[in-house]
Amino acid sequence: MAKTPDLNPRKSPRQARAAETVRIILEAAARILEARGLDGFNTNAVAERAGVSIGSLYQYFPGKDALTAALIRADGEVLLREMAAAAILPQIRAALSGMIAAAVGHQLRRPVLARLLDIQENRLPLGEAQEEKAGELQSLLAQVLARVDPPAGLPVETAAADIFAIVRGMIDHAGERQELDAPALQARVERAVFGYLGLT
Amino acid sequence: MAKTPDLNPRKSPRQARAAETVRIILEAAARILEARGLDGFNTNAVAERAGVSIGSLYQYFPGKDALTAALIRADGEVLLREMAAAAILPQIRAALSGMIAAAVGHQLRRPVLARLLDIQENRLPLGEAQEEKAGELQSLLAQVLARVDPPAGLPVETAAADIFAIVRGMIDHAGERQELDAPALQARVERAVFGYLGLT
Amino acid sequence: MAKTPDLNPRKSPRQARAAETVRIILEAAARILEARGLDGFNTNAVAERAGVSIGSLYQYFPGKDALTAALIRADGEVLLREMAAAAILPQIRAALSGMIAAAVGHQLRRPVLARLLDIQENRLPLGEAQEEKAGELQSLLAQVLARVDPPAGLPVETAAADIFAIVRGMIDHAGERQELDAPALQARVERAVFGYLGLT
Amino acid sequence: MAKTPDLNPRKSPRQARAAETVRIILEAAARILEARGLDGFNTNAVAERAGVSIGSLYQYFPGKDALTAALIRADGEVLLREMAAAAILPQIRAALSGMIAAAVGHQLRRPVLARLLDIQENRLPLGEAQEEKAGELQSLLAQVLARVDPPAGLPVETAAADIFAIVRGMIDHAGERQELDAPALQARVERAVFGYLGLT
DNA sequence: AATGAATGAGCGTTCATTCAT
DNA sequence: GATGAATGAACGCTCATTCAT
Repeated sequence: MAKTPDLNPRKSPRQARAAETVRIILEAAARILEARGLDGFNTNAVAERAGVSIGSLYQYFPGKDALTAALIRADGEVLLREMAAAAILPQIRAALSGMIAAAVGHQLRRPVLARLLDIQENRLPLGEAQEEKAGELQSLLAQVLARVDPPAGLPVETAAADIFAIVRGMIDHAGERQELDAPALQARVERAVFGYLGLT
Repeated sequence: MAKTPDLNPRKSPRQARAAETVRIILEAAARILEARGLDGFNTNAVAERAGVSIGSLYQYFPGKDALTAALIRADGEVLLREMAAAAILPQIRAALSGMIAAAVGHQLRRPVLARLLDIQENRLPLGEAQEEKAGELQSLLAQVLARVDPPAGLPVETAAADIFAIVRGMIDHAGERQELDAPALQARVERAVFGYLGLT
Repeated sequence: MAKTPDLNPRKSPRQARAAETVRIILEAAARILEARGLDGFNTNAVAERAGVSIGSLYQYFPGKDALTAALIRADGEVLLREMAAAAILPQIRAALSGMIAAAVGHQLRRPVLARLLDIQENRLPLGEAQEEKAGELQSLLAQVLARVDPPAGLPVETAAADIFAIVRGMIDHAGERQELDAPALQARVERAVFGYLGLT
Repeated sequence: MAKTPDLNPRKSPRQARAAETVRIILEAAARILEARGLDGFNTNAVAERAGVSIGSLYQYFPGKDALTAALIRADGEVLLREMAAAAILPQIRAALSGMIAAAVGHQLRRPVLARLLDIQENRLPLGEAQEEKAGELQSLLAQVLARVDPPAGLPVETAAADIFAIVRGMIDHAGERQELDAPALQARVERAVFGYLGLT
């Protein structure tokens, strides 16, 4: 039985200086992940890159995985906000397009990072808060799908899960190939999603 | 700059016994990956699981990554063979369905392993042989797509790449959720692929 | 050669509030030692337990060992006072019994703490003040022993040292076994001491 | 809840060279403990002193505490053997004297080490094997005590425990004071034990 | 060829201590 | 004085890899 690591931040910074340190550490962690991959992602490298002592890193994060978890959480929040903004559009196609655009834009902003965080998301026990966030995303999409006519002929949850899988698959693949043309990618993802849903 | 590791098997075993040893080591590596994930995947564990000394392992493989590379290559060959068999079917839909079935079946046989190897495939410089194999796969699919009427309106290479991404995304996601119902998954993947291609 | 640490309190607090803070810190240190043992005894934990910043702790104590030393000194003073009170009893047996009772009572009050401080006492260079206190204890006992008739046939200093060793050995052992019955322990220690002295 | 460390040796050396390495490591551990105390006792120091890489140390011992545990076990076996040899003497006083001599001799051979191991023995969860060994020691002594006439008026187990405590207390105290005169110490310990038992 | 003992660079983490605010 | 953010030396430990037997 692998002991589950503590993934929650260690203490909330009370002073402004401390909050700034936390931000610097997280940004350094992201950059290390992007530049050196999972293999080169270690706490000493992050601290050095952040221009901070290793001790400071451990003041705010109880371990290496907590760093990754914090990145994932922050990333998820951004995406969730952008998706939610799109989901409220009245027209169904516009809502779906907007959500896809959010996902595509999010991915193309930092493709390597996004892909690595996706991988880690499966490995880490991120706890209720993150599950809830994932649930909200699914639920946002499910609400939009419920309005589709004709209905997909599948449970909306299943459809939502599949669409996520499709979008993530295409997006990650684009990231791997260093594809940077957002509009073209967007068009093809829409084609796949609308095709899946039978929306001609 | 990290020096690129040697990923080729150390020697082609001439004797039957040696070939058998290689097979045993690879199977042990696969099982360790499945059971303990990337974190628990280390050469000592593989050797022990294979019932072979660590020294022997290094006689056949020049390093840890070479083990992973060998797994990826073997895996790819199986998939390529199965895809090729489906690709020659005369009917386009049957050919596509067959290829999807090959991919789905391949994934569901060892879902965890397949997913981990996918991840590693991006990290390792697998060399020409593997690139060629990937190329063959793409080309197999492209040939089938070229026969689609009406044509997709996209370069067949792009379409082929997208379809791979869609299938892999859905399949990996299913693996993550431990979905085991192959026919249901198959149906949904077909829906996505045919939808993407505009085949109603 | 390890540099000898400063074990003296940093400043004699002039204000009442400061003296109170010192007391709180020491009590926190004692509780941490009892609850978490030597391994869990660290300055940050003590400060937190005391409800004081780590910086404040270092205002009153120059280092970790100084904390331990202060505990040892305070403990020793209490014991010395109680022993001295017993030593002046006119009857020899009553005096010895009283001193044993003081030691037993002292130990059973906080058995874990007492044992850990004993161990630390050997490790730390506590300086003249503490040596003098130990000397006073020995001398108290020696004075009583000098009145024993028939004499033990041993130098009173040796006898005093042995009796301390016997009492501490039995008492620590009782602490280890979580023996809490003071009267029974007292009786057995008396038996050992009187037996050693040939007092039937 | 502190996780209980693994205290058992990691693998039994199959080759003669390995067995020798284990012995060298243990002797180095003992010397480091003696020379630098608990504070200076760390795995890197032990490995260096043993002239062995840190990796080799961890091939045979799963952690720092396992080293200490091995020392305690080996030490205990020696003592048990010597005590058992004395316990079979027909005359009671001779048996007791012999057992005391074994304890005194054992302690004076490596006084500092013996004392530190005593301390650690209380801290480590040494498992059944060691408990059994301690039980055998107690039982050896209890058997001898059962033959004492007049009986001590105490349960033999209690008497045995007390005698252990007395002997250990006196012996450790002698060690702390660097007392090296075995016969004199022996005589005083006998005086205490026989006095406790009422054997004039 | 096979074994497994040995190596050591490298990483995660702790905690006593300092010092700017 | 008091605070708590920051520091970094020091450890515990792993695991890919080598090499004597």
